[in-house]
Amino acid sequence: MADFMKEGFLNHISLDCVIFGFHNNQLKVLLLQMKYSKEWALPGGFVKETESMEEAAARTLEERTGLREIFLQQFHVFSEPKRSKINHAVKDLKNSGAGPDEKWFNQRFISVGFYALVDFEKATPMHDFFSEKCEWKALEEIDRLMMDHNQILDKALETLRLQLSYLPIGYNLLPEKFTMPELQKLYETLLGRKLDRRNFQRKILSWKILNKLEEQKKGGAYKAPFLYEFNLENYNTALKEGLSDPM
Amino acid sequence: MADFMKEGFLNHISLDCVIFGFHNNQLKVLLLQMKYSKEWALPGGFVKETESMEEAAARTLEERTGLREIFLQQFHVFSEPKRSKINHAVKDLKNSGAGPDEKWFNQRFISVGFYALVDFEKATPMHDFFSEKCEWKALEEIDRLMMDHNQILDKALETLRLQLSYLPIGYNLLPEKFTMPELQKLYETLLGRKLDRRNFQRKILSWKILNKLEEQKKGGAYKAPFLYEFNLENYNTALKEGLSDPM
DNA sequence: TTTAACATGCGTCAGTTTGACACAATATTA
DNA sequence: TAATATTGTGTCAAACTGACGCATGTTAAA
Repeated sequence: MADFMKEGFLNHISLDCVIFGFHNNQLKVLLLQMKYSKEWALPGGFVKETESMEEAAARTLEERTGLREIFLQQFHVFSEPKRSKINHAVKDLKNSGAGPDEKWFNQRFISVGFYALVDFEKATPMHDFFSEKCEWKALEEIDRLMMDHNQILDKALETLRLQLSYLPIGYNLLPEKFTMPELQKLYETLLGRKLDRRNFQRKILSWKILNKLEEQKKGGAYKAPFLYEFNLENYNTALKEGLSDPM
Repeated sequence: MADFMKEGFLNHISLDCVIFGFHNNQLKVLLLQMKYSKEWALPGGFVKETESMEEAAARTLEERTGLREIFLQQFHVFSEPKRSKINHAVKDLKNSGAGPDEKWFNQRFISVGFYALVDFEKATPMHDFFSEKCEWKALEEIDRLMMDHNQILDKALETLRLQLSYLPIGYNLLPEKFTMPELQKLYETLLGRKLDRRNFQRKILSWKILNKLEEQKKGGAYKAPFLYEFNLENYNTALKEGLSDPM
């Protein structure tokens, strides 16, 4: 019998979702607090035999937020053997009494990272069986996460920033109607630096993914900014074909 | 006992490597021909419990080519449930007598795709236990591959093309010393379109990843082009930090 | 040996994009 | 009503891009 078929050779697959939301000009991430270890963790899950990873991730996202049809993308596989050694999630699983199968817990876990961009207002955080809380956390207030989830979060952000240059971003993150300053704040938050207001507007508009609406946003202070909505047709085209050609 | 812990819930992980080489102005891929089904397939493998996926991929690459320390990157997870249903690899495994464990073969396989760029001249193709041939195939002559390996190859190319715009490419693909036309042919092949000779040179040189050497390449026809080598220091910096800023 | 053919090295130029900034318009607050 | 803060729109020079010209070096044909 070949090595890789032995019982001890089993590698279990899980997935972790980095669910981004945007609120009060802050980028937030949906986190769970584990029942027993009290550690904070990214929402995760397992794949059913009849599902693709993408379907499993979408299911996980829906179970934690109630949201469907969201931009959700795999970005990296995390497979360091050590990542599941000091596995507090395993402790939580054990303590939960969900399954006392010692053998199963001793397996090694390889996790596929997904990230999603959702509308903060529309999401309804719901914790799962292993956790007792589900909350939005601003990036700055996130400290130590369970296992290698800090790394996973970092990699998600890094990927998102890269994609920012060739994919349209914002459709699921912002409300239906939004202002140019709001969109700019989103980009600034994601990139981690200030952008020139006028150059930003010129660039975004050149992508033709926005529809300009009537003047509104009268509630705010000072001059009322115009409202925009995404032009879904062009937006989706840009998602498929990218915003600019390489080289 | 939770669903995902049941025996039937096992998802097995494998990896597939898309190993690119460049020869005679053609992009080539290293393929294996299976012993029993005679189908052509990407080199693949399994992960040991003590390895990361990256280490397993590097091991697979070395076993098929003899090469180490090569640019090797994961690019996508392939997890459609159907992908392992009509699994000729499984037939091959069965027929090989490697392990008649029916249960194991009935598992579902999720595969992590890696791609590598290697020097055609330095690689020594070696087939594995399940295959009888290991050969370089030009992209054009690749027809039907095993399972979803056509998809995997397509996705690898797509990823490579995207990376072309923000990562330096060529170090492991070309010999130590090469000419500007050779580098351009590589880019043209990867992008699938012609580039202007003079503009290409201007762009590449602006990246500062090349060292210009003495005039040589006297063997060829017509005017002798200059030889270049990669400036490894700048090359590696560019690999980490990218060639241009997003937005 | 001469000449035509061909690929390379190096340069030009106009159109476009980018980054930095000015100024008027509009809404709130004092 | 004036001061203040924020948005809408425009300008301009520098940098970048795409398209192309011409001289040079090497081979192959005349």
